[in-house]
Amino acid sequence: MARMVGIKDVAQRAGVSVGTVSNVINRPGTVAEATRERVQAAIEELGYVRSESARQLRAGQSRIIALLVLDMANPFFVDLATGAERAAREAGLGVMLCNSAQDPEEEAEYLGLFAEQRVRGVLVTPADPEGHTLRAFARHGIPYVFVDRTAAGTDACSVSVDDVEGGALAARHLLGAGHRSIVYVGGPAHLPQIEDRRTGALAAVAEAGLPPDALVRVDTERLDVASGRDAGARLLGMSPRPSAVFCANDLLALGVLQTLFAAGVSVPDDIALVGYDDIEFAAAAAVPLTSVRQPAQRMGRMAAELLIEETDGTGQEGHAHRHIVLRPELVVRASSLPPRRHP
Amino acid sequence: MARMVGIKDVAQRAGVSVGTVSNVINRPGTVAEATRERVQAAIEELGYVRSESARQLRAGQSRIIALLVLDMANPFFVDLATGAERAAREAGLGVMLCNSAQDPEEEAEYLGLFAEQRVRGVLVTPADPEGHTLRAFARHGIPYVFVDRTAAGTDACSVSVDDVEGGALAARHLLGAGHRSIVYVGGPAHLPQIEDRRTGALAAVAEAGLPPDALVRVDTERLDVASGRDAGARLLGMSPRPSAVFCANDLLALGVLQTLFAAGVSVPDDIALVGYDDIEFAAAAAVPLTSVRQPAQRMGRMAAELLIEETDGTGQEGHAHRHIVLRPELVVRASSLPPRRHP
DNA sequence: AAGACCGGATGAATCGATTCATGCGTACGA
DNA sequence: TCGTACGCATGAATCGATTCATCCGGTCTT
Repeated sequence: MARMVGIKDVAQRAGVSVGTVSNVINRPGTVAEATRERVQAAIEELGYVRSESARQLRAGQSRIIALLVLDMANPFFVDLATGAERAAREAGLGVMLCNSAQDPEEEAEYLGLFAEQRVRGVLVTPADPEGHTLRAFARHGIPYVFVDRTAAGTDACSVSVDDVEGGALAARHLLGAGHRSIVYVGGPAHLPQIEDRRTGALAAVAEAGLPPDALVRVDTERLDVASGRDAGARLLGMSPRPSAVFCANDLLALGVLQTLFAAGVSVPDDIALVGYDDIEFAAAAAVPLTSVRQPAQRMGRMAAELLIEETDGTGQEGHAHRHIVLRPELVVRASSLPPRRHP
Repeated sequence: MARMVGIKDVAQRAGVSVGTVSNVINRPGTVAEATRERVQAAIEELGYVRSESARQLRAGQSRIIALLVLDMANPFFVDLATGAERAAREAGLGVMLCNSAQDPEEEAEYLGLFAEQRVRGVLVTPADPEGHTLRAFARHGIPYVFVDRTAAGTDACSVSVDDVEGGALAARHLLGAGHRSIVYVGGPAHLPQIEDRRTGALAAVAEAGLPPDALVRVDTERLDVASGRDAGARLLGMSPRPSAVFCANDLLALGVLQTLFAAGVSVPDDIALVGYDDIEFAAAAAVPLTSVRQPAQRMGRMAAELLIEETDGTGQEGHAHRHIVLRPELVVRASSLPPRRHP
């Protein structure tokens, strides 16, 4: 690999000083036309690309923001990332996308990496239930924003969706269709998202005048399709067999659906099924899935915008942390059509 | 944000020179026990994190490799990324994951970013059919490896899956089940993956003693579920209605499946359907999808390993470019069970 | 006793881009 | 004509970590 051409090479080639080359790049207005063109030509000819690390070293911070999500295999987070990336792009920032896979250790490792990189800021869906890693990270002075997780009381902004409300929407829908008992499939329980959705469902159950145990809990290890299949098998073993199932997540719901289908149990005729997130595959399932839609892309975008606002440095500490809570929306599809409509 | 603590602060605190601090971090063996502990203590107390940009500036290259994929919303590429990331992690390297969304302009933009970052190397699934952007990128001297795309004749390594073979597997399967004509759904046509799969299917058709026009082509704009739905609608309008459909991609197949289902067309009884990639959602579809499995994770891993081998710098240009071609594998599921088994 | 050697620590030079005080030349107003 | 202002270019200082030639004090060799 030939030695990288630097700003000095360009300067020499164009017969100017390095300062002038820098000006051509960063403040073209301050350079005389002729000089500017000469320098531009030199840049082209040499194929000069400025070194981001040098630039960064001087500036003290980088031009990228980090996004640390719980599960990249979940299209919900991919959507979220897309929104964040767009907003960042508009602000001239890059996004470093990372996957903690719900592992606090991975999370800590990535946060360390971000600190070394002196990233402009971090968007994070925390995996560590205790919040140790983030608290340790905070001392570096790098701002961060919680995504898909409220952070009231924390020294940070947050953008989340009202999971309690979402859980209530799903449960109300099922109860409204005549079901007297609902199974809630989700886990691990230490994730607030999972707990909140359950809380919402519980509230809906109470509203309907039913006892709390009308909401039966089936815990899962993870939030993926495989866990869903596993949960589906457990559902089949229950007696009496449930008539309504609410999954904390569409991946789980798809897994459940698959198991039920394989066992010849009809959805929605035998069991009504509701998921959460409304990922694209929910609609594409052959029994299209009723789901609670979260504005994932918007959430990503807003989180990035909050972070950018916090870090743009124009105002001196004129930043007050905000906690934005978006509203979920129920999308009804075939998987939960009321049993009484059975042909 | 308090001023970042640097190596100098640590040195002062520990009462040693900066060189010694650096040695503690990078070559602990060369530092006396007592000194080392003193320095470590200072590091802890001050919360020192070394600046990657300074390190990088000195080193001339960074410790991250970039991965530029065609579509992050496609689980296939997420799998691929997972494999690459693991391999990189083992080598102490980070991965910067980016999505060109099949847009040559985005691709060019990202490659520019990578050059500025002085990335260690790039794994790329090219979007630009002409290859201009990559050729322009090559002059920076940053090594790159093609993934999911063979690069024979190029000055780079590549890891790919034999798409011709994959196409043939799918088509042979359908022909073997008695179908005399197959619709191939895919696009855009300038993607070699798409063309190769078609070529393979064509070969299988020829093997079966059928004329080339036994393979009917339905072009799509993109490779996502929405395009699949669109293609499904077109399939329904064809007469005679096809009995076998081979999609260039599982996302397309899921879209097709959805449309057929909504129209009351049974899969596989009325139409047999085969996808490609064997993403997790293929198995999870309520009519589990027959698909051609690609070892996505392994491909990502091997590509990263090739890149690391090329860049580890131990051997002086002892590197010969290699082109690895993996074999696809047909996974038969319900969506293509032979029509004669119709109950 | 002189020299060789060694573990250990030092600190100046270096990487490449940015920035800013400074210099030079020209034009304009007083 | 002098002073000032302005446009434009300069180049040295700076960011923080790494590296390497060098030094120091002590031990071993001959």
